[in-house]
Amino acid sequence: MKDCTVYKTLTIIGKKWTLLILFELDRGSAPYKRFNELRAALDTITPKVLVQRLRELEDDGLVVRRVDTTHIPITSEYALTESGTALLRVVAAIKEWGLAYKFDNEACRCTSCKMCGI
Amino acid sequence: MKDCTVYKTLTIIGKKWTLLILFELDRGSAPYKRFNELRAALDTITPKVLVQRLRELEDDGLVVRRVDTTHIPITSEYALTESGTALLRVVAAIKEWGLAYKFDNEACRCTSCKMCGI
DNA sequence: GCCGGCAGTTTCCAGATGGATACCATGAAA
DNA sequence: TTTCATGGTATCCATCTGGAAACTGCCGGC
Repeated sequence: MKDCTVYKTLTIIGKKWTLLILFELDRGSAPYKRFNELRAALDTITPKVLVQRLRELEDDGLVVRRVDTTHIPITSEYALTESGTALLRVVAAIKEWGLAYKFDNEACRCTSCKMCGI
Repeated sequence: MKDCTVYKTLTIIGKKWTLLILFELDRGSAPYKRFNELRAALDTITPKVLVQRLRELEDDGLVVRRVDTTHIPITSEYALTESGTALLRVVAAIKEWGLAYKFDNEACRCTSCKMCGI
């Protein structure tokens, strides 16, 4: 079962904060976001969990990290890959199911919801 | 965040055994499956977890339970609702993403994989 | 020489989760 | 009367997760 595509995918997106991080990276026009930028946007996330998720997403090819050493202080920047962008489109299908069959939550129909606004 | 459609949906399908139970209910032609039938098919699941998941799925409207009191011993039977069937179609989108971008696992392309064979 | 910002790291802790195992009530069959 | 099958319960326990809070190294500015 641990070799299963669906199982592995759910293991990725099912973890707390993962989708919120992906949405945050998708937001706005600038593709790259800095570590503390994400940290501030996600408000109550702890740096431990943020760095944990970012490393996992990097390992899974959903996010790329680049380090800017030309300016001081050195900054880390993160962006979605094509794979990560594609996953957000899949999440839209999940949302559609939820709205159609279960949670008729108006707050989630608009784009202001951090999690559903895709 | 706990009111979020995507979050709630992932909370449902992200739990261990949930999707396997849904797939098992979808398998074959008979819509209703008995408790011990599911238990045997899922092999290593414990009755505690199986009943836990079934109650959750019932509460979420993905599964219906009917009790047959006309025969002895009394049997409980479970079946997918329309909502549950629709969710399995969403899982297919997750699988497609996994196969396209990440896990090119041949075992998951065929229908023999319990988790991916939908 | 101290302070502050960046990007983390480290340690410890509490709660949730699932697994193992044993147990239970019912009623028919042997 | 014991045994069996069904559909669960009840208890205990190890593990896994994420949160809290403090700390680190680097360097530039004041």
